[in-house]
Amino acid sequence: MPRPGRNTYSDQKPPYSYISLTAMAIQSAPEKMLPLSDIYKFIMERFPYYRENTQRWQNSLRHNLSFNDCFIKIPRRPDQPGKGSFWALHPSCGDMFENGSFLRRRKRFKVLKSDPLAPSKPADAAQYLQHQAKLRLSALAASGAAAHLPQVPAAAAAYNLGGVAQPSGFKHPFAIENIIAREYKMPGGLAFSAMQPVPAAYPLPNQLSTMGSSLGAGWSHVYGSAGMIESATPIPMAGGDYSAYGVPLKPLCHAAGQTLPAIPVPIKPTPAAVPALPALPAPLPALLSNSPPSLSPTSSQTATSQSSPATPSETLTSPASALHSVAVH
DNA sequence: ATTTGTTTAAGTTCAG
DNA sequence: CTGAACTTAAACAAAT
Repeated sequence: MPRPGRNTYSDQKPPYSYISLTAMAIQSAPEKMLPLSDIYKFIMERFPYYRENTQRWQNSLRHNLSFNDCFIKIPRRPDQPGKGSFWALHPSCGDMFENGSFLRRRKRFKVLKSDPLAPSKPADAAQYLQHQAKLRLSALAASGAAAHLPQVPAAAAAYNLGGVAQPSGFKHPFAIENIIAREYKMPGGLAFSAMQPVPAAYPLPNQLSTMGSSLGAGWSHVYGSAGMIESATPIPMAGGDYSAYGVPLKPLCHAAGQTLPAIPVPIKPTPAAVPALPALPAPLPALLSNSPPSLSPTSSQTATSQSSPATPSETLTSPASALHSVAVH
């Protein structure tokens, strides 16, 4: 057990597409965005399968990031070291896996680029996300676990999505919590099994629930503190297995990853109640309805602590700029 | 030189 | 069966 050796753990391919894997990674981050290398890390830490053939799947993953509109690229600030941009989920990509399968979406999410004024510029997206992150942090602080909050640029959400603004408490359907939770609840007896063509050898998350709490023996394709056990497991990858990356393995997603609820909670109150383009009027009410368990109080915001000198210039305007997005067919 | 990002193209798998 | 979603490969530009 201590030494996984090689290929000790199931090397079966996890029942997730690259899109869902990437979405999970992104959602696990406090800021809801990650650089490419951290997406890699997230996946490798949790899915042993992806600790091999890295060249292959990472190329595929990169292709997916570029190719799919559900991923948006957010530029780094000049004062931020590091390579590449951050990747985030398009705010209105909705639940792309409503059908229950994380292998295949019903439809591909596509953004209709209509007018050249389209606010789909990365900068706007960045502001949008930062704004959201700020809200979440603020909410957290207000809830008591106050510490020091990074001064997120006060830029208001410029990423106007025609009413698709999400309350800070909102969790994307891709949040690993949600993914797990969904499998957990599943209406009626219709459980996870109903959707998985996966070989029986695949212990699935919902089975894990019945197993009590002991991971390790359960989810064979997942490795490490995937998030459902909040035991202080700093991810047992001490060995320099991943040194190929030369990345110091700073607990970046660590913070969000291990703070997931021990018991998955239903996130979405009502399924089918979250269309991609709801056009809800004022989504600000229930902020802490289900306060995200992420952002563990103990772990400071180590992640991208870029706190740039608040640029006071912003206006909540950005009116007619409606970003059309739709599931293309 | 390596990493990151974009794009094309062909092959595979699944849902309708 | 067909089309769409997905995977994989590969060439290449850009950034670090």
